[in-house]
Amino acid sequence: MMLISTKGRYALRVLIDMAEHSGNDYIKLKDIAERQEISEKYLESIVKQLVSNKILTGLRGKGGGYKLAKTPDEIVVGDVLRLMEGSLAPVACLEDKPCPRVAECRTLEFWRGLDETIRRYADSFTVADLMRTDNAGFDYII
Amino acid sequence: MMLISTKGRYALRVLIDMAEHSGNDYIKLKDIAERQEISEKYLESIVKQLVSNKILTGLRGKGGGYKLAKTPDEIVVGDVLRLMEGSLAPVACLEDKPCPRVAECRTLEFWRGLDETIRRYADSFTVADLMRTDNAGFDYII
DNA sequence: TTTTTTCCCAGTATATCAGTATGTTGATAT
DNA sequence: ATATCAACATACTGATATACTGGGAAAAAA
Repeated sequence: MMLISTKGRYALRVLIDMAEHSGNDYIKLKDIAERQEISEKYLESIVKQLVSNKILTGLRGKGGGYKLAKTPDEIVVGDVLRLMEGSLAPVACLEDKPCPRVAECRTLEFWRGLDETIRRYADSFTVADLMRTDNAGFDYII
Repeated sequence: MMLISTKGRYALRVLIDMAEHSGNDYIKLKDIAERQEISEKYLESIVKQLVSNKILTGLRGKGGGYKLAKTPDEIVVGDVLRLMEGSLAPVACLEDKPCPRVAECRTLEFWRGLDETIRRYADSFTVADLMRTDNAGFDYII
């Protein structure tokens, strides 16, 4: 199993791409799709969620496209991933299925800790951090 | 998506159950299945992998069952989860698909850091740690 | 040799992922 | 007005994985 699907990964790549190519103009999805080598049609479904969650704004027609609704340093990676994946919970028993064995469960605290660890890591980066090319700043928490 | 499926979760519960009920005898899967309220048939497939990886030993026939092949403090949770899940990699591009955009990828280091964070957490616990009932010791790394 | 319990192989329903296809709405330029 | 451009909307599809179930064979003990 995998925690993060293409939706989350592509969403981040789109946001970074837009941040790197941001002027005053709207950016066409077609251009992003070409640069990132991702199907434009598939990106539509991803970008749609980013728009409805006020991370991007869209404009139709000629000269239209998408624009960041926030500055890159205001976009928290954890927020983007939770939005795209629905949740970053590493196990089902932390969300959809509150299992009935909670009282006797020896593993629950372990999962809570894992969840918290992931959350802290993902929330400690913004899109601005990901734009860095020198690969510094990614020292995970010791 | 979810990082850990029932295979990983059930495997841990089986190991903790066995550690808590361990004497000199082999423990029947039927008993574990009843205590844990998990289908015995499904547990078979899980336990099979634990046996072939020397975490458990099995014995057939009357008086048979399963036994821990190591002491609980020798069984690292991360090892069990990696075994059952195949991998704990949070994204596909860290394993099956070494993506061709590595050189230009702005997100790769972020994923590496997440992977490492998860690995460190999971490897910092043993089955013996999970047996504790006081819920202490699960302070995730600050 | 019968019972017990692990071991082995195969199949199945459901869901999710990753993507495609077809069209509609709205903004701008001519 | 109307043609064009690009976002927006809906529906569908193939592949894969999860979470099981079922039937039986092998081995160990009574």
